[in-house]
Amino acid sequence: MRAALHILDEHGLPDLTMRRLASALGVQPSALYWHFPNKQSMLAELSDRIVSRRSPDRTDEEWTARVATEAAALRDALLTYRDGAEVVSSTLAMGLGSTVAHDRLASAIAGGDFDDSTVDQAATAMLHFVLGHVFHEQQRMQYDSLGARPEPADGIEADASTPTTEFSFGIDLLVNGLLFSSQQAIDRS
Amino acid sequence: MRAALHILDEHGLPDLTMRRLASALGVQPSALYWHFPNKQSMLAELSDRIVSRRSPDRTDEEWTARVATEAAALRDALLTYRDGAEVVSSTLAMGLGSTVAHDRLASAIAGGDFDDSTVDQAATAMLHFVLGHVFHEQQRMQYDSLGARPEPADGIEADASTPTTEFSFGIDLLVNGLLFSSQQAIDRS
DNA sequence: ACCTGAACACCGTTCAAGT
DNA sequence: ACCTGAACACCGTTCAAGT
Repeated sequence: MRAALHILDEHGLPDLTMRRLASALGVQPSALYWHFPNKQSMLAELSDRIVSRRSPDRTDEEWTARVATEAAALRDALLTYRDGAEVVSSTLAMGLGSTVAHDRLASAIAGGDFDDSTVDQAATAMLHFVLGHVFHEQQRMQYDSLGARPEPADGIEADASTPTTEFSFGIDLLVNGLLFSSQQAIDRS
Repeated sequence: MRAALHILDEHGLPDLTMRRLASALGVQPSALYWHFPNKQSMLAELSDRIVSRRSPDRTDEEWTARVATEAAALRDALLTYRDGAEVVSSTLAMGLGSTVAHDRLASAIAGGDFDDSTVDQAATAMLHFVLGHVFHEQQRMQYDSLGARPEPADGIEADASTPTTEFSFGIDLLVNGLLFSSQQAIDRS
């Protein structure tokens, strides 16, 4: 796992092959298949390690702030390793890997007193957004790092929106969506 | 493109190799490289075809309904071909492919009279959700089709939430988030 | 303009056999 | 329990050469 994370971070997911991992460990490729049934399950274990980095669990009084904190911690964890979002995203899509990312978001959202189905579906929607956002963000990072990056033209700072503010915008949108629903429920009562 | 779409739908993305596509066309693999610089650009063209299926553009009076319609049309387009969401998602992440999906969502959202930056970021967030959702949905489809699907136990219909209702829930959340913002703006004035 | 033939430098995975 | 050696059945891509 340590060797795999090193290859991932240093050379990216396309270079993280079973053969390359084996040679980094000074071992034949076939040796890995005593420890893992296949490459997917090796990536699933890697995915769990990336996602499990504990967040600084400040128990905020406001559930909305806790959701924002949890989402930001997840983003940070994904950003820790190159192609982290892609590894986690494809692992979860395959139905592999732990559900800890979803569960942490769900537990924060549950602070808003919604029914179980709402909590679950909101957490899923938020997880999709986070993975999609960071995947996109990391792709741009290595595109920029090797391509011609279009410098912000002229004297004007062209763009006030950074990846971080864009991320917060999306999370706020989802949280506000939940607030809107509960407020409407109150209005009707 | 026709042959590629056929392989994609019949055998899935992992089987859509340049060599296999070539042999389906009765041609050597190297022949494809006269038409495309590499596999990525071939997939990008495929992605554009999948996404460009025109939606029944009913010009709904309510912008919220138009957003829902546009999002559902995008989901339908992605569901038309096996692994459609994965093809489009990876293409867009690479910075390839057209921006038509984003643009259609943005144009629907713009009906709510938000500033350009809000429209753009909301469309991006929504696109991430749609791609993440359908990717997940399609992965479950082929997992179910070849694995042991856990039948809804007992006499009770265990689950009221279908992929379609889950999808609508997420879109509604994002739309309500936008409504919440504009309503707060009114409250302050 | 469009394609072939042959090669290069790789993959993931299996499995008998070794220690 | 853990690994080697050798093989199987593939990949994407390049490039001189053909028509």
